[in-house]
Amino acid sequence: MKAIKLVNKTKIFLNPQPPYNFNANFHKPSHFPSSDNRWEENQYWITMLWKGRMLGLKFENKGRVDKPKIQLTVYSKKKLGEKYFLGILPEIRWRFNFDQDISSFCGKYKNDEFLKEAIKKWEGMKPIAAHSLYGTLIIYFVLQNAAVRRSVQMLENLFNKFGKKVEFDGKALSIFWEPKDMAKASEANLRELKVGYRAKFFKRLSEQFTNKEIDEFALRKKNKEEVEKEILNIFGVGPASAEYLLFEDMYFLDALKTVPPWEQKIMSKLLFDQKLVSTQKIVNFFKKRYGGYEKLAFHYIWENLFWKRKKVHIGWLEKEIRL
DNA sequence: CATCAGGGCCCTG
DNA sequence: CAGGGCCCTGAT
Repeated sequence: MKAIKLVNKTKIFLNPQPPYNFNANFHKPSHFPSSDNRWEENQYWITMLWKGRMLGLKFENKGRVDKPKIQLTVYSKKKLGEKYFLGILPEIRWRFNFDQDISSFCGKYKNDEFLKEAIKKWEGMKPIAAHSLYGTLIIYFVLQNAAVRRSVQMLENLFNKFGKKVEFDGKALSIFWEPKDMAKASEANLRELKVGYRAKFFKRLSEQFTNKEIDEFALRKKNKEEVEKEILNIFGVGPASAEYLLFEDMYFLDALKTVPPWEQKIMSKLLFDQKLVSTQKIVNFFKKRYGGYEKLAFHYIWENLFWKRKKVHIGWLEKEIRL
């Protein structure tokens, strides 16, 4: 596939709400890699489809956790009008969670036995959506019932068939497709991409977005219970995907009701030094100790572990990660 | 070689 | 509310 060159640049400085941890927010080491984005220390690139135009975003860290400053460069094929450019900024602030204030969490738990190390290293880490709701749901679907390698393969197959490649700042990255492009495809076409039973999910999801049955922006204004109810109505979204979505993409810091099996094993070891503790006990631990921030606390412990894994070999952990 | 359980979800009874 | 079926893959 030939890459489309995005040569026009528009730059701006942005100031997220402190504390904001650039590297811990633009890179989540527990997530599987996707060819639509790339992280390097203090730099991040991602593609974005916005109002019919393909964009390349580059973020550069020019500040500190307590005084965050980010230089954003938006790459496009043609020069961007001022109105269009100003219009994407609120969306970018949302997708990278610039405005949520978690200072009280970091302050309150900086000496907590289970969190102090993570807060010391990653203060200002927050949930980050990074993608549109549509893109996020596609990613959650490939995550279901699959080990990492297969999830990666499914997503790349989808990018190759429905997406495009764009090139900017020396990087060639995939870019998501419009829902209508996928809605047109047949279920058999989708199945060729080795996505299995998910083919039906992709098709129905794309149709729902094309028909504007799902309104991401209206959803963001609703409370947790309303959001949960609505997303559970989406074909292909069940309790597991819904819970990830509530935290990672809708930023409800207390969205913790269940723990998937592999996370259960890892948390059992980390918190209780036992082989397997009931999910209920794990959930209760977080609720009691970090009420209101139970999922954020989980996130700090979780990502801290995966940051460590990048540097040192953790034998017991490797066994629990299905690559 | 076969069987099975996954980083679930839908549908049926 | 329990349980079968579903795509694929790697483990046994």
